[in-house]
Amino acid sequence: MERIAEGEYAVMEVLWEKAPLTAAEVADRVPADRGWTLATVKTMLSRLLAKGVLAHEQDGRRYLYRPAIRREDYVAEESGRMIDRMFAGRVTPLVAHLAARDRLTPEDIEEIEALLKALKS
Amino acid sequence: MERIAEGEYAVMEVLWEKAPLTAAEVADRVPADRGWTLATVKTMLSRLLAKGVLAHEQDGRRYLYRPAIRREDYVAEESGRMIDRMFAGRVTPLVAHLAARDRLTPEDIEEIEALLKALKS
DNA sequence: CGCGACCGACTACACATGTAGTCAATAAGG
DNA sequence: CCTTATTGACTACATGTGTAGTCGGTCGCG
Repeated sequence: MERIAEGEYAVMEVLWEKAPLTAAEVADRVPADRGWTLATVKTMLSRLLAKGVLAHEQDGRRYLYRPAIRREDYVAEESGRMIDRMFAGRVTPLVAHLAARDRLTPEDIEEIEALLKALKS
Repeated sequence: MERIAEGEYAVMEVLWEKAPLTAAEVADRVPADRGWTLATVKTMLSRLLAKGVLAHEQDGRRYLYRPAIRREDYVAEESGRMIDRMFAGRVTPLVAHLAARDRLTPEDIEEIEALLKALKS
């Protein structure tokens, strides 16, 4: 699967949230703090089309864009890549790391324990 | 902290493993499948120096390079960034995702449960 | 039917990154 | 001492990315 750059990812998020959308609609929904003009969003859309991670259908004179890959699949690939790189492909060190870094609240711990218990049954 | 590109990261790994090292020594230790020449490694080293994530000390006519940031800190930042982006900053969905994607073996589950139990006490 | 708003295509440009070559200086070895 | 191997500095260049402008065509409104 093609890599999706950080900025492009913001556009994908919009379309994973709701699709199909026109370019203008996507621009409206991109987080305001990006400060992008419509032109910038259009560039992103073309590039994502070229990468094959977006699809488009003609709607009169415009395009309607929609994701061509599932968010779930992309996230799987990307998070897997990070785990391979930084945690040698092992998940436990990642969890240990998160715990040590206080990214795990007591509630998280409860939730994860429940999740794991469910997994075992 | 400055971002470290994918290729540059490979150089950092070498120096986190052992430091200080000369450029030639780093080149020797970079995973062979990168297929990098010494020149390429030197470019990486300069860029990492410029980014401030490496430090160097003079050793005669050469430099000895060593990390200026801790691997732990970098990994914390990078993994945090990913969790923020893809899992809205929540850890539980990440673990759920890993579970659903079969990245969790039964042994992982055992280990993580033990880890969490230890955390609670 | 004519004009203005809007659309995608194309162009632009700076900076990052992967990948490597050149070169002047110098240390080391004979 | 003189040659040679080595070193960091600098240069090079293609591709990716962030950010945006221009332009020819066309749809809708009056």
